[in-house]
Amino acid sequence: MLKVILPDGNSKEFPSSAAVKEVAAAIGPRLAKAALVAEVDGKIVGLDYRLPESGEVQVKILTAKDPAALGVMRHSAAHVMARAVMRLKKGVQLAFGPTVEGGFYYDFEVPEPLREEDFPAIEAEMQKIIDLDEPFERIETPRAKALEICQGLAQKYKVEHINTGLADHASMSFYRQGEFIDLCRGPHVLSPKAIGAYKLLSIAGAYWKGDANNAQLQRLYATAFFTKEELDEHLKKIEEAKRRDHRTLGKQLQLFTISQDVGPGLALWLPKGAMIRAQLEEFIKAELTRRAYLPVYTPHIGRIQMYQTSGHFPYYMDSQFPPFYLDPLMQSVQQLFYLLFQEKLSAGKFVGMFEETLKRNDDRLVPNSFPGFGTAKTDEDKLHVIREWFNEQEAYLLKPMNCPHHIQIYKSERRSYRELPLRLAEFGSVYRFEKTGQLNGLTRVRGFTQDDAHLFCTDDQIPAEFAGCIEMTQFVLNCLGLENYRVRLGFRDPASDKYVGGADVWERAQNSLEEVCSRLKIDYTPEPGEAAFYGPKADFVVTDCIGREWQLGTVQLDYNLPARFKLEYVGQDNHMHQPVMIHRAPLGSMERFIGVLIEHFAGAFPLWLAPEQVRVITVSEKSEQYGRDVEQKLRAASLRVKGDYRPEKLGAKIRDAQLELIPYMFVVGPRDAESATVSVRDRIDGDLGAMPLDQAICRLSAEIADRRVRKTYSGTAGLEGKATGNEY
RNA sequence: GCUGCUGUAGCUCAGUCGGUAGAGCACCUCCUUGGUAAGGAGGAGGUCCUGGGUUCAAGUCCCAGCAGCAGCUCCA
Repeated sequence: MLKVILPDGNSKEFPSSAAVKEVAAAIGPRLAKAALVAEVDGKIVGLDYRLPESGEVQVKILTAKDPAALGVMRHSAAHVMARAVMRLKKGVQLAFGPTVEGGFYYDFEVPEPLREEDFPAIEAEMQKIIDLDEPFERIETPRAKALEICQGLAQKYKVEHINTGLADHASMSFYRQGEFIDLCRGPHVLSPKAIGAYKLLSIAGAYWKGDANNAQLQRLYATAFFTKEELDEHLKKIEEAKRRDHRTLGKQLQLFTISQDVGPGLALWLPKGAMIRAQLEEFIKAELTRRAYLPVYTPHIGRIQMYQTSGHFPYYMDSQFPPFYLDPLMQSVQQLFYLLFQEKLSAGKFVGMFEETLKRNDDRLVPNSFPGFGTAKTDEDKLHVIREWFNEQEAYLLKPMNCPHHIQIYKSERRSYRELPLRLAEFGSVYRFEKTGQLNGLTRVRGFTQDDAHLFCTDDQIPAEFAGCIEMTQFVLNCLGLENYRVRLGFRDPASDKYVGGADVWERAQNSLEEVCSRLKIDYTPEPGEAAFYGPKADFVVTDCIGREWQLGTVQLDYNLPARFKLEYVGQDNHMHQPVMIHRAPLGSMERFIGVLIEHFAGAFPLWLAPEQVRVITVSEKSEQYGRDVEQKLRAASLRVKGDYRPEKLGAKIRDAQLELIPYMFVVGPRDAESATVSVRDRIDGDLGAMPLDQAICRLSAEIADRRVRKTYSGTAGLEGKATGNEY
């Protein structure tokens, strides 16, 4: 006999090895009907799962109301989709087909690539399979048998997975449905009828096991829900995200543009977008002053040797704009080094080609005798000599980071402990050669400006300074209505060799970070392997108002660059000490941050950020003069204002302003001219009625001074339709 | 960088079987002078992404490149 404990604390007796569905049936016929999967001692299992022979076991029957059941059903839907594809296409190799947030996918290798035109046929085939109502049947097999089955099915990825990923599994399971059988841990729903509504979403490439060196597969994304209504709601959410797309809104609202003539990934700020950015920068600058940061300015390029020292150049060789050498000859030599770096040249071949290159350009050279070789005999020795010589050549790099420049400012004089912490701040523009496939609107660009600062402090000051940076980031995010965030603590992966600096130093840095975060009661998750190469970091991951996560601000602790650049200060003891550096950027980059803000606000910026704050709208041309007077007074009160004096009807002008997401409209007609009033129309609340102009100005000024973030207007910028309500 | 898709007016898009380029919005001019989400008429606007090829003829078919989109991989 077996004792089953139910979630309400009651228990029931069952015969040995009873199936979970018998438990559901015993509780009640309605539950038995609604049951999809179960949780047995905290583990999600299918309804055909056999309970133990005896003892006590916790069982919870899950229905469509439980999120875990949705995941299981989606995974079953993935099997149905794979089965449908195999029925329609020949020679399909199955890879993995897991559930993901919002749906599921299945990776295939198909001789003839799948296209979106195939979606209707696949969906129709899925429906046929669902209508067949064949159960998902679990088959447990020992490893040898499993291998045999997959080999029999000629499923090479499954075979590989059994031999590698499942190498330590003595037995494994398959799920069979009709003619379709797939290696799968499960569980599944019993009947495909549970798949109420589904839709194929997109098709994309994906590497086998996520490794770019492996074969590229086709990934079919889809989603499924228990009901059609839930699916429709989900599709509406996807539409909503599309509507907020900062690339679309940026174009419609004339915030930024990217010109092919300037180059991919190089954003141009249009006047309206530049205004938003300027306001944000003013805001940050005021905070910097309040927090005793010192503004500095540094150039956009720097000597390559500096980035050799910092480690950025060698470490990020592939994602930088190539360095420029003053001597054109060096471009060729640099190419050789690049090939060497990629291990496409041996040392000997490199030395030979190097001499050839020099000979062609320098008649002082006699064949095979680079004057610098001196006593160097072996290729390795010669390579070393060439490398040293090459590294001394004058070359510049577009700066990929601001820190080396700020370090030079630190080093411009002898520092005393009395000067620390020294906080150097700059809106620093940096350039990184992101690969074409990574570029995306403002959120991934090749040139961007960080709201950067570097804090140089003593060991003792770390906790306070680090906490100060965290606090400032929180303050800034909260001011912008981005109150929903978590912190990701990026730690070093002890198994990897990509990091610089010793284990003890890392240990110390990571501990300080974690201590401060727990002291500030921050919601953080440590993530090994996510550190920068020079130190651990705290990244702010912000959730926007429709639930998407964005990585924005960052605070990073760094013991390594101070060592590499031999930074020092005179301590109280009159001895030299090494400072610690903190890199931090509360917004991250202006480009990315504003891109995210556009999506968060759906283009409807709070008054203090709005590029145009007020539009003066005349009822007819008769009131143009009064309208111009009002416009002047608003401008005198430092409001950003534009007058609309077109010979259009009032409704049309309001509609235009509304679609441009202007926060306030001041409607003026003969009545207003007579009484020195304006009729205020709010973007969100509509007509507020007439009020004296001075009063209207006060109202707006107060909203600006508070940097008030009001509920986002859910209107559609440039799209048809009237606003239906407010959000979040 | 890889896989797939896309590229036509300022914007959003249509363009059939290969036969001299189309709509709506925006823009300009005129009429209308009005009180809270589209008044009317007319006009102007094109390197059909670029370069090759096939063809009597290419926006349309083929090849290459560039750019964008989705995803993968990467992200100091």
